[in-house]
Amino acid sequence: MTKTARRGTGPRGDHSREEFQALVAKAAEGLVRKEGARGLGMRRLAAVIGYAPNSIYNAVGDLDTVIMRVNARTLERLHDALAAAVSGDASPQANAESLAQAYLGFVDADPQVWSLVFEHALAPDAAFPEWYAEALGRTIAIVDAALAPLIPQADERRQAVATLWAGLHGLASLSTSRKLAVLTPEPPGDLARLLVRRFLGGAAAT
Amino acid sequence: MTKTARRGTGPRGDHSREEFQALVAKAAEGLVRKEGARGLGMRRLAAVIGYAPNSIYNAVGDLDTVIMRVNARTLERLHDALAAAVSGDASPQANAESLAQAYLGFVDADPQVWSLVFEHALAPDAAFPEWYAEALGRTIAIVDAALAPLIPQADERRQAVATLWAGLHGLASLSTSRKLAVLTPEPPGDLARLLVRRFLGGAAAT
DNA sequence: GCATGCATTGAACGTCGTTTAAATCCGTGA
DNA sequence: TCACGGATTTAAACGACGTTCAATGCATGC
Repeated sequence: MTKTARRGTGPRGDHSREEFQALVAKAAEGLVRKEGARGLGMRRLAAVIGYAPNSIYNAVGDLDTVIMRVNARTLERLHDALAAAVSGDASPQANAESLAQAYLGFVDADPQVWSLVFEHALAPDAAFPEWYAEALGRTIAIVDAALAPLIPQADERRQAVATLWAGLHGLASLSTSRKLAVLTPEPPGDLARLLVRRFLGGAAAT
Repeated sequence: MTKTARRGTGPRGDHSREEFQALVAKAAEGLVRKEGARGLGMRRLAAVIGYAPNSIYNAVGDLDTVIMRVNARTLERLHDALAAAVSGDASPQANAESLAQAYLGFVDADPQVWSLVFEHALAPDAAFPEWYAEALGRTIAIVDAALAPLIPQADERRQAVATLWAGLHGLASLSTSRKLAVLTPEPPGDLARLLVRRFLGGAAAT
């Protein structure tokens, strides 16, 4: 069988470019979920979806780009989880606590994929991706809206939201890396409630 | 020239094993400081100190172990920085704010090396290193002592310290990964002050 | 003087991310 | 109808990486 090898059969299947990108992102996400960030590699990923590595380079980009796509998906899913946690009827404080619990519940349900968001450091010379900032902003906007009745001034509210967000991020980060359990036996949800209550307790501050 | 190559010349120089370990850790730290975590590799590190890679394996261990050594050094340095920030004469609130500023100042002065501490995820099956938990605990103890006059009950204080620590960690983490600047233009130190003031404002809480 | 242990080395092994060049298909315009 | 250009895919090559292996010589104890 010295037949010429099958190479370059043109577009395989009937998927569009965006469908292929989604396929790559979902496969990469599953790989991280099952084996952690170290299990995500270009060749592994290509093997999982049944394509050659260069097809991923062609449709998506290098491994950093793939990781950013997965992270964008994660932010989208977090956005949906947070959006489902707020209620127009509840008080701002109750909504804030509910958001915190939803956040930590999301992290607890998918710690490996979530960890990828902050474990991955993008190259310092590379510009911060526009769509990434937007996805982050859309998620933050939910928190901002929930706190609007409590802190009417936009500047002050933006600072409070950023600080609270960072606090939740810290709790989630230390929790997934097992550094929080070293400090205290309470689950991160309890500490998040403590954080929100104390932070929002005296609402008016400089 | 078919002379036998120079191989295995025995202990080179007059350094002890621990001195060599320190040499490796310092070189690795410098490499991370200059080029980030991605710049730290076994072969690069060996080339920097002028040895073959296997000498590092012999004296220290694999790359994960080297990274943990660097992180231990970082925690020690952070401990010293925090210890210098508290004053027996100042109020607990003032000490807490001073600690927060010292923490963020430390991170800002050495972001790449500090980032290595939380960017590096240890293998999930590996046990949490004893000495690592101890180094973390020793650093946390400074915060705990500073807050002791404000929150006398130990359990409640432990929770508060862990939550505040996580909040600072979150601010520093988002700041070094440029995700905080997307949310708000204030420097992380301002948000840390906001966090500490709001969190410690109403000291008695459940 | 000799054997044993240890630090050290170059080379090898397998894997990785990425690039290159070739091969094939598809849409389009003449 | 057919040629052609672009898009898609593939295998192979490239360089670098972490790690291991086998060899080698120095230092030390007997």
